[in-house]
Amino acid sequence: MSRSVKDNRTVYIISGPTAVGKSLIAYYLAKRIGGEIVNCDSVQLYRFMDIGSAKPSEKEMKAVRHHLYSIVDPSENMTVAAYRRLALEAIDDILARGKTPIVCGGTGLYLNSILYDMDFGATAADDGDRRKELEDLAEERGGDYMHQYLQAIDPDAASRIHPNNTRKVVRAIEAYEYGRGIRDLSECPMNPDYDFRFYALNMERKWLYDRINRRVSRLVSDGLVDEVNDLIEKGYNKELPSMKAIGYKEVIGFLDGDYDLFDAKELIMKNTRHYAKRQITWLKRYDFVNWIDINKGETVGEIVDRIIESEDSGQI
RNA sequence: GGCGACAUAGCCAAGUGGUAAGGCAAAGGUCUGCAAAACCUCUAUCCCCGGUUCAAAUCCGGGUGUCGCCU
Repeated sequence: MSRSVKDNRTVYIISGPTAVGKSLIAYYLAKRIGGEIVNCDSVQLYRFMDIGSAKPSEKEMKAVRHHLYSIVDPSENMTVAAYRRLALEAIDDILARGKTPIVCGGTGLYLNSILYDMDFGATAADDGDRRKELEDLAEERGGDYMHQYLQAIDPDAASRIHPNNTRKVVRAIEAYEYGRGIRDLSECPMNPDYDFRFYALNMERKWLYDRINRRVSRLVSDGLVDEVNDLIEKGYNKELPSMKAIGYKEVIGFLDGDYDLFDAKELIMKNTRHYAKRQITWLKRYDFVNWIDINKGETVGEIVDRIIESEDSGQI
């Protein structure tokens, strides 16, 4: 079944390391092409976590429709499968209304779930009891033991997972017991439902790190500590995945008296830099991504121009 | 000016005769249900010159530098 020429299925993806300016560029792109933004950031998904995750401003949210921001409670355990469902729903909704979806964010795994036709139905969902059991077993017998066990039941998965990576070993065992073990992404086809225009923003490393450092200082002066305090008072504890986000875990450490605010800031900066590096590494694996190297002094308008003008080469 | 201590990677630091631990940072990487997570790889010839020795970062002499104390 071929789609008609008129049937527009274009989906923009604006990704890149944290603090390059994804949100702003996606916003201006949306204004230019009549688009709506779909969040692809694992932390901006959470409610009450606005400052630390650097969500777009109220004003921007009002001027352009933003989807999947502040939609989950911090006590919830998000998963890729759930994200995929929500994201695809939002994208289809936008397309149905004749608008252009602009996926914006830097959570690589979530990006994968949109880009590829991943079938999460075939592997075990997050089964709390069994997972706890396996985690306890790992605690007791050690990571190597678990890896050997995985080696015995699913040697293919075992060969791809480092023995020290207990978290992943446990997940692989879980998935195997459910039926179909963890697959390699290379076995997964691209999502055929959309015409992706995939852009990764980047800039000189030194400059990016500078921006990160400045951003962290700003988040703190904008009230990050109060935000974290409120979360704690609401009853969200530091064991929750949401509270392990960068900016939050470090402030919690400060509130617990583990170190002073200056050290907390330094820690946040360092962890954010590490994160940005991992994001860049992740994006490098896509050979179909269009890298947009931002030059110093370039305006947002000029960057958006470059994205729009790359129409021809932009398609995957 | 005198006395003493120290001098090992970008930073912290072990090693006191047999040919450079470790940590942090930086850099690179992995990735199908916690992903702002979890995990992996990786960086030196030991301040300079001379001596002793089969062998010196390690011992001796000189130089330079840093720190501390004293006058």
